[in-house]
Amino acid sequence: MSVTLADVAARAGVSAATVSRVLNGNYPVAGSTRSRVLRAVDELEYVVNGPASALAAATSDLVGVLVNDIADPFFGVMASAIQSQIGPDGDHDAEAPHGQKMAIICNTGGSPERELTYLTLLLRQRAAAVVLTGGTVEDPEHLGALATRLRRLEAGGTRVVLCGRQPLTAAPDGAAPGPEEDQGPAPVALTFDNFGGARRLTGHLLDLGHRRIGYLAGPAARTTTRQRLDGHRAALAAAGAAGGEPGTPEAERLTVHGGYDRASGYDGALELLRREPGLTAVVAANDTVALGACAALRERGLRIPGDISVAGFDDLPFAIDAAPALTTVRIPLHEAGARAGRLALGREEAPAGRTTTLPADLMVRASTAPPRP
Amino acid sequence: MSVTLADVAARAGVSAATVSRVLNGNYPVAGSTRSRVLRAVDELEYVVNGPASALAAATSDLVGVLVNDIADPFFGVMASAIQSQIGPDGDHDAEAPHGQKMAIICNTGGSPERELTYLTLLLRQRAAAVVLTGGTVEDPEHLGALATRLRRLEAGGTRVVLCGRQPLTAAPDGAAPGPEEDQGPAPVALTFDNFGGARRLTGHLLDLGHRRIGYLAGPAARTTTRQRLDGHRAALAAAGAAGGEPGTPEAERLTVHGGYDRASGYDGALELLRREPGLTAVVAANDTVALGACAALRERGLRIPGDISVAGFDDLPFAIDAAPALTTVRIPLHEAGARAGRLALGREEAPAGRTTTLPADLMVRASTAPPRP
DNA sequence: TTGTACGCGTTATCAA
DNA sequence: TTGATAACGCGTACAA
Repeated sequence: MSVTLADVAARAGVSAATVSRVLNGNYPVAGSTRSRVLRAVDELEYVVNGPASALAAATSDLVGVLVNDIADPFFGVMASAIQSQIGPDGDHDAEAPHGQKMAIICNTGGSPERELTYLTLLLRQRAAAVVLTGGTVEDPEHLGALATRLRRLEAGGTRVVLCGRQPLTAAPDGAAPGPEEDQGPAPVALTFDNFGGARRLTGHLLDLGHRRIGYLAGPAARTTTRQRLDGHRAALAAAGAAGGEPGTPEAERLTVHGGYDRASGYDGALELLRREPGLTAVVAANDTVALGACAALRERGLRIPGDISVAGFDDLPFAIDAAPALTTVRIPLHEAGARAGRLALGREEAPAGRTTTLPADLMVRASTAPPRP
Repeated sequence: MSVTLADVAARAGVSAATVSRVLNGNYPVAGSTRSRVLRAVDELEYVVNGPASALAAATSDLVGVLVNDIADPFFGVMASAIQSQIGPDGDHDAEAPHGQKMAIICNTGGSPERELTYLTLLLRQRAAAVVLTGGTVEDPEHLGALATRLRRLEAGGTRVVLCGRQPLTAAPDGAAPGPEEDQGPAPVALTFDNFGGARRLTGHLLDLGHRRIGYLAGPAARTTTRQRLDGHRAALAAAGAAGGEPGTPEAERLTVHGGYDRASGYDGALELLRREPGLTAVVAANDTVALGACAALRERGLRIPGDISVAGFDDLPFAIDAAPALTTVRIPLHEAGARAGRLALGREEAPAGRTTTLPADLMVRASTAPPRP
């Protein structure tokens, strides 16, 4: 049905092996035969059969990217950055016909099962690399299953990169997940300083004079959620403010868990207000939640930041255009994605210790101000 | 290195062919052997070799999705919806081990060359389907090359779906693009009523009493840009307002072309103000551009909508949280993506005429109001 | 520098 | 209902 290597070889008067060598550029080929082959390729409009070459070479041109939801700009920006490094015109030499990788984007919806399912699917595709983005569930059982899958992928030659996620060995209970077999080197990880960023953000509110601060946390038992919440409480504890001691009724009362979506922010803000009418500030798990909270507070007749301050996290593109411009913490999503992409291709050296933490910078804007006297 | 079909067959005491049949479920297999095979699969942790089966079956489990930029929520939302239909747990029967498709997301950056490059790459992968999202350049040469590539994909059994894009035969000059060969059926297309939406939006401003309305258009020569601009001007012309006649100096003066990004909105708004200080309203090509415009206008000391009205297009999630909430036109991005995904899998019947136009509804919010008397 | 020959792991055809 | 067996198209030792 379609043109094959053999057809090109016949047309160019060489063997199929030679055509393959020209196309892959891995072996020396005489200049004259090379151009003859390329002309034949052009004339026949030959297109390599990806599956066939993947089968023979035991590796494909596909890079898996796991995200919670590609519609969420947090992941969209990272995925875009990853893609910019692995796809055509990443910034390699122009028109190299070989080594054009493509990204398979996998929406896990934050579900551990789906995460595992997708990793199996990527194993099946003999993916060249896999990038796991964002935080994950802290369930030891899941972490164990995850580690097993990743080890298997790496055993098959798939590079694994964690982008915005802790290395698997850093389980909350300090124990290495999974059985204590020889696990080889841990996957390289790029993490965000969620703890530090959250601590500085809440510190900023404390500096402004706030003392009754509500927190809209993300889904419980997820790394990102916990790190941000821990940072928040560390700042409170250091200042001796309410809610700084985990486990105390006061801490529980000022914390509402929800999703990372706008509706959770809306509902959560109302709940916080019900629990503590004297609230002067609300810190949200991310920008999207913060905007939902703003909407709820405004509907309650509260002005931001006049009556109540609100802060987000991530500094997504829309944060600056919110009403008022959102005080938040900037995460280098693009840089992280780009580095993850290069690491996935082996085009960048893994950092010492195989883990790097990227900074999280406080962005003070207009949604925070001193509390009313 | 890894477990193969033959290994499973040996363990289960059957032939490789039988194992294949069990796994694909296409042929009748006795219940007892079936369970024996499945047990062997489990025990050996067998994972199908995707490339091998793609080679043998001459089609892969991959679906290509072309987007301008996955970091832009316009495309992120569509991609997410497409993905929800083709990936695991789309909404098929749970745990079907076969037919798990995966999406390859291709960032074209709006570049025609990259679009073609990616289509070639997808041809190489023997993709099961390809979804092209968003508008495209209206250059006849590009359209011709595009049509050729798509025809070739379809000839190879790849389903092609256009999502948010006109069918290729509807070239602006009315001529069918490409040579007049037998082109088979045109790809199925889902389009947005950009023209009608834009007409209603500008009509809304006219109804409010605005007469000097500036327009921040997207990149020239792109379908989406032109349709929205045409709709805008049609409304103006119908009302006898300034700038309604294309080609007139007045129309040119009140239109600024830029990108679909925030910076273009910022710069464009300032330029419009320079050209026409008496402006009472600005209509932007999309929500992102509108937010950039808002920022610029506010910095100029203008209040929205008190001093000047601003409107966007698309109704992306953040539009409602803008300052003030943005009047815009809602495009059913999610629905379009979901339908495109089902069409790509052949799980939904193609519409009569192979093209459907989805509605674009006016969303009046707080960023538009009557002009100052 | 080039050609030969075999293997990669599945699917599909044809018998049984 | 199941089993041989021949493709599928390319990469790569090995030989020349």
